[in-house]
Amino acid sequence: MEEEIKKIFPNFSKELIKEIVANAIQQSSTSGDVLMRTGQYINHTMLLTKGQIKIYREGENGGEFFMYYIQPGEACAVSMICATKSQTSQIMAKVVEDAELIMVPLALMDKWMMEHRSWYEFVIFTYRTRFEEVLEVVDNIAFRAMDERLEFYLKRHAEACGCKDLKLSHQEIATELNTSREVISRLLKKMEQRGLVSLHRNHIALL
Amino acid sequence: MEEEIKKIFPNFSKELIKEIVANAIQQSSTSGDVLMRTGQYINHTMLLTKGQIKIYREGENGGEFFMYYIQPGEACAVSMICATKSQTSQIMAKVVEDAELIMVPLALMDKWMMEHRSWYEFVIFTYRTRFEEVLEVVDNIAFRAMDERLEFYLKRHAEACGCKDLKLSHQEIATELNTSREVISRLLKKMEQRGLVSLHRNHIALL
DNA sequence: TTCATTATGTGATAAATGTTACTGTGGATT
DNA sequence: AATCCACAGTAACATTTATCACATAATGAA
Repeated sequence: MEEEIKKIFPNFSKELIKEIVANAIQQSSTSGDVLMRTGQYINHTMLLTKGQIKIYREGENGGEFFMYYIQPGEACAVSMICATKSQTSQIMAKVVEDAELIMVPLALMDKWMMEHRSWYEFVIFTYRTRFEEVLEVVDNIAFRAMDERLEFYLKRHAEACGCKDLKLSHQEIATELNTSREVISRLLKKMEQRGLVSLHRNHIALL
Repeated sequence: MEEEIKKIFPNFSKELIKEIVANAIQQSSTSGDVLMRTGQYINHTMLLTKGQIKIYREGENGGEFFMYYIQPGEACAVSMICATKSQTSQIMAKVVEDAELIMVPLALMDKWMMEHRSWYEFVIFTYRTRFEEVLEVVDNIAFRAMDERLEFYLKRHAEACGCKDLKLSHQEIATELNTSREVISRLLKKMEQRGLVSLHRNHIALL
């Protein structure tokens, strides 16, 4: 475990890694697992070492609005922010690729801030990048129409998987952009006509 | 100055307040001043002691999407987040009521995190509440139609001024919600018919 | 007052998005 | 092969929002 952490979180100090090994819990989750629900109490900060997690904001009528990915080497900013005061989660986290997690009890999360410079910097960095990411989300929905938002959505998913073949159904995309399948079908068709993508069953290839 | 800070930031420790008095710069700004522009470098964290500031996300075509208010006793989360790495601002801050500010050089902002528990808690609290506020903004634009968003907008402005009489033109509201004046005029008319508001020139009264 | 300016109201129309309803297709199961 | 089912395509229509065009009203300046 120690070697793994060192590799995935290269900025963590030796002492911090020792503390993590001694105090944190490792957890495996399989694709589809929901790690955190809106309204649920948070008592751990989650660090991701393997797999992928998607973060959603839930609407009242069952909407699941996609906000951002968490990749190995990253942490869930919301779990950190809430952890400080043992707040309830404002978001929903779903595993989309079998994941390995390090769960840090919230009391330590706070304690380490004072004791480990590398932890402090990691937490602040996480806050900052997530805040900026959410601001970009605001941008998209505030200023852009659905066609542009769809393109942005596809681009982000391509970045996350590091490939140009996305295993997504139209319905999935529609749910995560809070619109309807028909709208997505139409817009994808237009993108295909513009030569940006090729469409297949459960699969969209970026060109 | 010392007494004022103690009153407005009651959780700050004595030592912290001393440090602030010794190191921070006070600044007055009048209504209409833009304190921070998108893309501008940040080298101070801003604490507000008097007045009101509105925070906007700017669109490419001159949109000014309203996100949240900063009240006395609060700080600009973005200025804190960026300050850590001397990043450029992702937002625009405009004074809407003559303001008194305490400007903390970014080097101290970071140093105090380790030295003053009350500063640390204030910063973390600021992060958390702003993050939650922005998530609520996402909610609104992702899940709600313009009529609901307008009601929410008016409610927040009533809370900010602590009264039910809002000095806003339809055009102003339209700009801050990134829509057109006509849409706002029509929706306000409907609200008036439902008995929720009464409309006047440059002035909307909530009922 | 008269004029100019800005704010507001409103109809007509266009465009984007949401909804309903139906068709077809590919793949899995039997 | 026959059946089932999730996924995708698309037409028709409703609704919401955006845009254009103008009318009217309130306010301050000359």
